[in-house]
Amino acid sequence: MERYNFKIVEEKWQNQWSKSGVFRSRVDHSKKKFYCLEMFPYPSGKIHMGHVRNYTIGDVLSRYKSLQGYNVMHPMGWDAFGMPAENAARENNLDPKDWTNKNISKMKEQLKRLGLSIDWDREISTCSEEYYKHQQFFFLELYEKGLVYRKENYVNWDPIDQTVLANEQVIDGKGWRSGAVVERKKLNQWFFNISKFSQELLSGLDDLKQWPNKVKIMQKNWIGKSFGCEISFKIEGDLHVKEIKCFTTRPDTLFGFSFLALSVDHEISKYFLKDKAFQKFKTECSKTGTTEEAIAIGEKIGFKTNLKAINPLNPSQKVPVFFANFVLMDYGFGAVFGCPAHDQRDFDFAKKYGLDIKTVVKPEGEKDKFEVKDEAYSGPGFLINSEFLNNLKVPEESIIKTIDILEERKIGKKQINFRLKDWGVSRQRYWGCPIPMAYDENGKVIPIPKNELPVKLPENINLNSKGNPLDSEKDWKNISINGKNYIRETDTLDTFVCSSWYYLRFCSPKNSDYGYKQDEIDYWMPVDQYIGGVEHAILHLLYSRFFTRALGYKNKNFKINEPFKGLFTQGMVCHETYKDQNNNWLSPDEIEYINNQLYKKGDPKNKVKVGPSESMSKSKKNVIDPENIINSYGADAVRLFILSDSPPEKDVQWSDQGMIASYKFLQKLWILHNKIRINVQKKDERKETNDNLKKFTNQMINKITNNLDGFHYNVIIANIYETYNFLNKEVERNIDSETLKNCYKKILTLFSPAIPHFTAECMKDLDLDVNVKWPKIDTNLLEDEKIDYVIQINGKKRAILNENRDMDQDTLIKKIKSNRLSEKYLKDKSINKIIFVKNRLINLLTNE
RNA sequence: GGGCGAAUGGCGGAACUGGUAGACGCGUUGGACUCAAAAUCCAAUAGUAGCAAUACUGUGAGAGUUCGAUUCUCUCUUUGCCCA
Repeated sequence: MERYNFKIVEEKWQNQWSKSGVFRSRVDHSKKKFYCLEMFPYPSGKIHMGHVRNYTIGDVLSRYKSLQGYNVMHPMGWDAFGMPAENAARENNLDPKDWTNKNISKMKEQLKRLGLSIDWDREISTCSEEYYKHQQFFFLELYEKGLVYRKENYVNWDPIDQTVLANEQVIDGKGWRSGAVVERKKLNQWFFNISKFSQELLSGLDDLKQWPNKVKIMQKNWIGKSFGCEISFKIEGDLHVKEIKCFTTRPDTLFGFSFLALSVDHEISKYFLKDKAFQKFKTECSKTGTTEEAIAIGEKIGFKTNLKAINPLNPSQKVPVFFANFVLMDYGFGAVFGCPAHDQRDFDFAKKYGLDIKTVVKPEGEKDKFEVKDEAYSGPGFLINSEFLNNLKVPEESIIKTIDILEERKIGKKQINFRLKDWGVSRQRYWGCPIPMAYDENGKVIPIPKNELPVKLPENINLNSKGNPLDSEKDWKNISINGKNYIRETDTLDTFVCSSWYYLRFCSPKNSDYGYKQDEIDYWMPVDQYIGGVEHAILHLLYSRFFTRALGYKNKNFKINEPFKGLFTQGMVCHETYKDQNNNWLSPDEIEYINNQLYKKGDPKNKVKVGPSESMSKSKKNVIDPENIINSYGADAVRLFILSDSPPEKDVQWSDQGMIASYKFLQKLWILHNKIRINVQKKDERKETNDNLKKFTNQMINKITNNLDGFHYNVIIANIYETYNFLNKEVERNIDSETLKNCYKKILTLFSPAIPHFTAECMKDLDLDVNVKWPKIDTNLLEDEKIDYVIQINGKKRAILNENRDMDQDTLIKKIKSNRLSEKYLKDKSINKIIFVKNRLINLLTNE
């Protein structure tokens, strides 16, 4: 017998699958469809272990669903626009397109070597004209529907990348890629009106039964619906300002009012433009980022005006009006009322500027004289010091009651506010989808006529110019439409736009006149199972949900609301981190063991410090290259390992020993296969039927099917090992060849989603029909006729009796009494109570 | 600060709607094979006591519900993620 040669076997089957086109998918109304999608990769040049895990999980599912008879679509493509290509191209003097396409072909080779059941005929790349042409078309359609607009807005400006960042791309006040401290800057930007769908996007979450709860909660918080009230404050002072509106979720604390805070961009700031002190203050404010986090952490500073605001519920009270850095123009009306006693931010501000702190809520059980001292109290309780509002329960009664009164007196009105803001999609970069717009000499916007699409990216451009390279492309920028001169929009679209509709494009990847074909998306959509990293829980998924709705807006033919019916978020692949004595990161192949101590390779004095296991990342060098691993152990072994060690939704630790164990297991399985083949072929000698094997196989079908359905893929690998252990013993016994062959065929089918090359080879070796179906469970065989009954005495397990199924209580007790158990535990005792669970256990409670 | 999770042997992890805790893998130990090693195979492997049968303890800590709790409830500790 030859050793199992994965190199030959895997290459052979990959070629065969590719030639026969088994993974090609077609619309077929006679079959139930299953659309399995994994988040498509960015073509960085190499696949990493995260991809291996993501795509293995998706592949197991796709293959399982195919075997169950579904018409499976399992496509793959490339999220191909974005900064890295532009940076790499600039550094190495290349064309971003060439760099990207080269990476794509390399990564495609690597993915193919994993043996994924992908329909490569549907491959798409977002940087191809064939793709972005339709995206520009959609952009114009959304523009026509009024879902796209342009406005001047403060943005997070990354001074190194010279581009605008979305709030979520700012981490700890720094750019997510460059690490530069983010500045505030005012720019004209294109926006998608995602906030128009705030309520729908929120309510839609309830229908997503197959989404992880945590993702739904994250989205819910992100959308941030709050219920509150709009209040008008009368203003006194020497300016022509009579009234300021503000939004609050806590109108019930109005009697604790002690200042009014305005955004520096509030419309009344126009009266202060000549004030140097105000200008200085405004510059100071622009140094704080625009994220909620930056504002929360940063110091709260204010600029006091001479204005006074009048408390609408208590007109004798007049409080100062400030400009403050923690108030943003796009929240509410750019104005908030401050109640220091019950909001920590207001509290800090009041302390700093010596403002009143009046307690108006007391916690339950406190006296009416309760006073807030060292920190604000924002919990529940009862209103105090609030005249006619006193004793209302906070927050259940107090807020609604106050709003009622405000409405009655025409001072305020009920309002719902969302935290979700419109999506700024302009990026000052070259390598993205051009925005199909232009401006005339007066700056008036005109859409590029649809028949002139695509607006192609210019080629051979100078990437070394400062800011957006497209700005310096005069020939490309200056255009004429109907004989009139225009200047093109030079911003390109955020790459999140590309990934917001790619799942539709997969349904009709070659359709040239529109982004999708109606009948094809009607068949394939929604995606039945979407699989990817939890890091996209908010943005990508929310944007996709929005885009689907935006396409369906004012479009009766478009029937989909939610693009992803099922969502699965897989964990990361982690590895220990290593540092040498000089605190330089070391990669796993730069270290070696000498006498159980870790040293830097070739440097026996340099002891290695082992750090915690973290997500594999280039910066920490704790990366294992999948290509090397596939070369050494083969795709099936890698798949087996990456599935085996942790539940797919949790992080998994890379382990060399675990990897080797998976490899060795396949070798053992091959030896077993050969034993089985010999037994199957010796048709004459083995006559005895073997119920053990039949029963075991049947139970395994049940287990593996359930575990697949529940995404417990690590348990499936354990089931595979269990099956091996059983078969390896059982094959030594007499099994008639027919039973063996039938059971083994089923077992190989059960194994095949995880280790497809190996099982295909085994089936071929036994001349089994390749067109197998997922085996059915024989419920008659599922239940053993003998059961292990747990015998408890006073709640403690004392024995296990293997007896017939469906035994009644009395018979079981008779058995116990005839057993030596009785002598030991029941002698001289009377049984007071019996708990009997059929086919499971009996618990005898005695006096004592 | 708020929200959502998690905590089980030396390690990763199993355990169906409350019913045999530790499946499966790694590691470790002992043995076989070998001149020897690697590889492979066999066996043991939660802790404590015991030659052993066995007994007791044990799923982060403490309480509660129950005949029975890893599973349900409450409090606490540690920890992860998201938001602030």
